[in-house]
Amino acid sequence: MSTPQPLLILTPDDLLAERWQALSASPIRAVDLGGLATWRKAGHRLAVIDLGGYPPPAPAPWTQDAWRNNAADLAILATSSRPDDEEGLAVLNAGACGYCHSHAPIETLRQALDVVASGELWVGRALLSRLLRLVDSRLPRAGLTEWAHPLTDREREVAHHAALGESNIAIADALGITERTVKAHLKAVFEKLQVTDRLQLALRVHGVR
Amino acid sequence: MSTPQPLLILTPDDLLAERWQALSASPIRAVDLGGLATWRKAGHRLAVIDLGGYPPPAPAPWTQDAWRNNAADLAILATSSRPDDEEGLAVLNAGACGYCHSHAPIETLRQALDVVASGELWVGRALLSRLLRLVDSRLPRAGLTEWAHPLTDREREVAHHAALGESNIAIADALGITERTVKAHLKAVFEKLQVTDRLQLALRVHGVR
DNA sequence: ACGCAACCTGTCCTTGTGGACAATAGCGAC
DNA sequence: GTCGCTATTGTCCACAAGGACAGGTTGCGT
Repeated sequence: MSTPQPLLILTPDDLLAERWQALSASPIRAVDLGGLATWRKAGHRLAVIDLGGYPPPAPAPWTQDAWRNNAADLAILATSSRPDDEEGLAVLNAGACGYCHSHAPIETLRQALDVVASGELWVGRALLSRLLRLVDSRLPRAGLTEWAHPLTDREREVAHHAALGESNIAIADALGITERTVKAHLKAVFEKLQVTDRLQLALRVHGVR
Repeated sequence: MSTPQPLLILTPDDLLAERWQALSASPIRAVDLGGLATWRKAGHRLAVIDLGGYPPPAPAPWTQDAWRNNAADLAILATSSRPDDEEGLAVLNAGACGYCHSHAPIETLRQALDVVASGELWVGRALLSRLLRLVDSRLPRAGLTEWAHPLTDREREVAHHAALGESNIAIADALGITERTVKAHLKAVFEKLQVTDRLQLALRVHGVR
């Protein structure tokens, strides 16, 4: 079975394009990034893009305006004929929803497409395990829980709840204390973490920026 | 269609087990990690494990011998009723092939199972985007913008500013409009994204939970 | 015994936020 | 030309949040 959604196939490589026809019941072919805009305006959102088909001197596709302006609304599966971890990170950070080998088995591609079509991200085993290793070794837990260090146990609990968007009353009920007490703890948390409100706290806790 | 492969369902939660029956044509239920060894010895390799069903005082499942001795040969999809980035990293590093919400839609679970069954890894959008951020901290705002879909251009701008913790006045100044207008846009954003306030918006935008 | 830190609670007050009513103007589609 | 969407701005109001004063009780180390 192939994806029922219309699919934009973007590659200058005719052989690749032919192979990928099988991925969707209604595939459309384009050869340059300009096709992205019209695809989005037509109300579609699924696209598979071959990154490896362009000569090296050309700027990386994901840095071009045509990509940046449309990646937000599209579910893009980027592929490369010579996958590279750095490239993978770059395209994913640029808004792609998946990254895999251009000549991966058609079944694998289909699965990857299903995943990105459903709104999730698809990252190959190699890149993903490298990500895990990087996070596990280079920051063995530093960046993730660094915020909790200066806090007391209770403050940590309150901060965690607040960072998930719960109201003071909700937190109070959850912890079996008064709203006033929650406020007291939060005041201490804001002070210690040098933030002004619960939204900044949430950003800090969840490692944004 | 459900996975043709036999599936080991490992949870003390009866309701969960019943829900998960639909994931495989031949599911087998077990309630503790001891089931992993016999499952592997029987030549099977697919298992879904609920991490959240055990009381907190118990040692984490992935630290127990039954897990460590069998994870290498099995394709394990770990689930939690309260997913947590720390926990996710821990189980993936312990050899699990996937991590997602215990009560995720059955289609999502099925997809995750398909992916791990095929030898790949499955990591949810929230955790994965955070991994990407951690590894490549220099990304300014890229990526993961599925949330922007139903929004107009202006709403997107306002939402983006709000998700970074800016006040309505600050957003108004930044965009050269009135605070009232910012409110109007935000009202539409909240409506379209089905959130109640700017903190929930921030969590959505930054891929938390 | 004393200090101190963690934890808990109380009352005011100011401000930001979000919702409930509005209205006006532009611009593309039918 | 009308319909609908977008962008813009207005006022009024209820409420949560956070700061500014308070206070209180534990328990632990010196």
